[in-house]
Amino acid sequence: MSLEHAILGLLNYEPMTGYELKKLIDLSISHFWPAVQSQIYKTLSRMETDEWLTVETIPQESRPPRKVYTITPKGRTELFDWLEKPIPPAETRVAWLVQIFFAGQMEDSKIIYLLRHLLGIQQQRLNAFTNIPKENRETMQNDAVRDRFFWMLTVDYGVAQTISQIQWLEKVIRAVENHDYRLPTLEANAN
Amino acid sequence: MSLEHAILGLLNYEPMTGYELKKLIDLSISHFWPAVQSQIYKTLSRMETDEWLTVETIPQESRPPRKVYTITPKGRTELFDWLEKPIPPAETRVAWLVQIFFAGQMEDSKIIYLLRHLLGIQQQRLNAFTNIPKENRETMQNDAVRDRFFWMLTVDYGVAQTISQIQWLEKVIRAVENHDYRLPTLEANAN
DNA sequence: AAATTCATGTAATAAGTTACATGATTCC
DNA sequence: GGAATCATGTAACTTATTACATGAATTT
Repeated sequence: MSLEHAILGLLNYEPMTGYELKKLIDLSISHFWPAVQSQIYKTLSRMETDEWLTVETIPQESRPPRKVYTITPKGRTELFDWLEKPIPPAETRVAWLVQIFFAGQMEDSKIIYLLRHLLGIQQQRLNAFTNIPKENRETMQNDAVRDRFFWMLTVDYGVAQTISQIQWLEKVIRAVENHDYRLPTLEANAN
Repeated sequence: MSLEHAILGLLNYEPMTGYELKKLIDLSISHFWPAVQSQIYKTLSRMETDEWLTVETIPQESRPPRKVYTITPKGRTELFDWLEKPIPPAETRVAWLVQIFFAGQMEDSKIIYLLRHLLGIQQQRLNAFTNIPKENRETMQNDAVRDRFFWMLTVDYGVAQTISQIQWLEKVIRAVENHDYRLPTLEANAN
């Protein structure tokens, strides 16, 4: 699992509640590791049991108490052990590639409809990425240049992958529109 | 879910057993939708309950009976409904990007070690992709040009994404080696 | 002699999603 | 008046993984 390590990493900046973690994850890590609220709360209580975190419960009037989680030395050890250990990149599941795989049985017009839809989504994604640097500059106050560099790298990666996808989709749409069913060659990709 | 639809698609070529499906998936769809054996068997029995498939059990001497699954008209309807409907691309979970996100807290040498490791894996992947066309020409006997075009497109996509990742990793390794922590600009990606 | 192929399945566990539940306060 | 914010949690369900189990026949 990686959500626990994402949480450890964030709590290593400063102690936080589950609610605050959720907001922070949505702005940053969610781009490559999304997490829903219920999952965060469940994971936090497991991590507390494992003694990676301690909790301080701060009562409030007319609201549930804030449960502020702090990383323990044990948690910090776990975090750095994990950070330094190479991970085999997980297999990605791409459902729309399953559609493409069987597209031979579909009409051209329907395939193009699917591809254009995907292209639109990727273009939107690319657009959304351009707004991230601003958001983060506002929300993440830590001024360490090095930290920020690596945060922005993850955005840069998303941008690079998205651009590559857009170019691929444009190429394929052109091919299908021209009824050009020659097999793509591997060489053609190395531009 | 998409494994069911992958199975429907394959059984729409010809009836098969779970064992044969597993082998075929490993050679083709597993690149973007991996499936372990137990998951395939479980899914098949659910699909039979849903009447997307029928089974014919063929006894064998000294071996478990072959259970040959055939797609039903209901299953075929489900397949084509699904194939034509745009799917919101699933969020991908990339654990190593979580590592990069927190890499600001690591030594350069350890970061470079991680990045080189990833680069090696992607280069191997790229290499493995070049062998797929041969494999498939042997195992998939269906000679429809159109079918093959779309099968190969999914490989082409993998190649394109992998090349893009390799280039990104090379760029980042260079930057970290030179202690060049200037923020990447979005514009630089549009080569 | 050992590994692989054929061929099925079950059980336990993990990780994540969706939906539900509560309820005051503050912003538009 | 309605939506968003703050703040916690539980329950049911889905999907997938890991590990176990059996056992003959064939290939290396």
